[in-house]
Amino acid sequence: MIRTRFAPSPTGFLHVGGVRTALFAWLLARQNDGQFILRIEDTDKVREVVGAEAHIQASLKWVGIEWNEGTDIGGPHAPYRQSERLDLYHAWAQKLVDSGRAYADPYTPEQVEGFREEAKRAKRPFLYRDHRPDNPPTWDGSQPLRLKSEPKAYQWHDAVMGDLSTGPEAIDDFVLMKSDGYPTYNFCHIVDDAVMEITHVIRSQEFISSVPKYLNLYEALGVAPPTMATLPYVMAIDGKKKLGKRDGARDILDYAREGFLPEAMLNFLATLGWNDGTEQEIFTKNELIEKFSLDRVQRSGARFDEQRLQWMNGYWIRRLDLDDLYQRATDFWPPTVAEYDEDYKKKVLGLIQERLKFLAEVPALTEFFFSTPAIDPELITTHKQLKKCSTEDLRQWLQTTSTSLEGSDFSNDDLTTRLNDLLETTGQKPAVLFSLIRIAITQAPSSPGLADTLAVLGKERSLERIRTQLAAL
RNA sequence: GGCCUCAUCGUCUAACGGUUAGGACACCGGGUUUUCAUCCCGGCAAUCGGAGUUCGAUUCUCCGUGAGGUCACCA
Repeated sequence: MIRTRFAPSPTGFLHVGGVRTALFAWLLARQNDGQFILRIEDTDKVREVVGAEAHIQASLKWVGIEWNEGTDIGGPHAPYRQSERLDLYHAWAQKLVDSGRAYADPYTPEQVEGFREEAKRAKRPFLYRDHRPDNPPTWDGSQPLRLKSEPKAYQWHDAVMGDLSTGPEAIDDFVLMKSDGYPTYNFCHIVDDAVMEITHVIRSQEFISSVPKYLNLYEALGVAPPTMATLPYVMAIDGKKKLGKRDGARDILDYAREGFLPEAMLNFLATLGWNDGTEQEIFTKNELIEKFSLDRVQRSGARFDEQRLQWMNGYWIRRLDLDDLYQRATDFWPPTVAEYDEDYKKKVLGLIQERLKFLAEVPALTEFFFSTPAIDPELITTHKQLKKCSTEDLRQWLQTTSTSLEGSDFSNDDLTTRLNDLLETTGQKPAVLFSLIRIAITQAPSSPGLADTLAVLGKERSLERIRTQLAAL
């Protein structure tokens, strides 16, 4: 039975890097009919942000990651919030004290800081165990509790990175329990992973140099370590560093708000650092569950490329049927749509579906369907064909168009026929005549096809806009 | 500074030790009776450097170089 977990600290929002870590852990569990646990690591009360836990849950749910056990739904190992499990950590800590594998730290923070600076000056790595006290005081919970480490070389297998190894210098007496009574991450995640029977620990690269310390602790605890899987970083958009909130990493829910589809985000995140060995780029959720494997996860960092995300999102939008797209676009309409019915809005949406990269583009792309656009003379004066035409000609062509369209029933077929006939009547190329009509109708640099646009807009408004354009020439 | 990890087109990536080093995004060009987009066709573009092993290295080994991470009473 495979059990994986995602264990964020509630210190803010989740960005794509965090969600991808959760995704890979979730995929592994799902494909093996295992369980995925959401545990909240709230042991740093200073950095904790109110509402972050709910925000994290909403983020995971948005991309479609569901958990089998967690703070909101409970489970066999509840509670899943570490601040509610302090007794457990204390008991395990006491066991280490009793077995002589942990001791109270007698130094003040300032003294430890002094050691650290000393090491830095000497250009040596800081090792607390170089200052390990001979006769530490009895631990009463008010001092930090440290592991009495047993430095040695380690080699272990990482499901992504392969065989890894370090020397004894990577092992130190790290803090297990803080003086405020809370455990450190380094300690309590080990306890929880053991108690919660986690089989695969999947996390990002910054922890790789801590793994030897964890292995040392597992030994002291007499617990078999889980399978380790280290994911490469998601790199910042325009940098070589890992993606972080400082360099512009955005809340994953920002993408939801801009109208990115969860299917696209899931697809994008999964293929950022993983592929199935074929040339397939598009994966559904079920395909990912079926095909994902840790040994095909990339070892080097992958840059977060928003252009690729946009392309993928456009692809997924185009795949939606119109009713589905309509549902999803509900919150993205411009305010002027209130007076229009569902049927009309769906027609409009159908015309722009293939040009949408994300749903927040809907207002800009559909504005002229819902309100009368103001005349923009520059559309003609800067048009590469139209600017060469005389005003007299432009008026005449529009007048002819108007006359013809007055006889139309504004069905798509009839409009298409009439537009083609107008090319002959006026003796103009489509690039000239259609551009002119299109500008009169939309006052926009680009728009859906002309006949389609006219048909949706309807006779009355179309003719009105041609008259307005005529008057402005 | 010690330790650890990584290294293929601009970006995401593929390639039992044998391929004209493939695909996708982006970009450029062409086509689909206007524009934008879609779709189709085409183009540009990469194995960090040096040794070694081998008949043959993107692939294995070593040494460089570069990048990143870590060395918290943060996770």
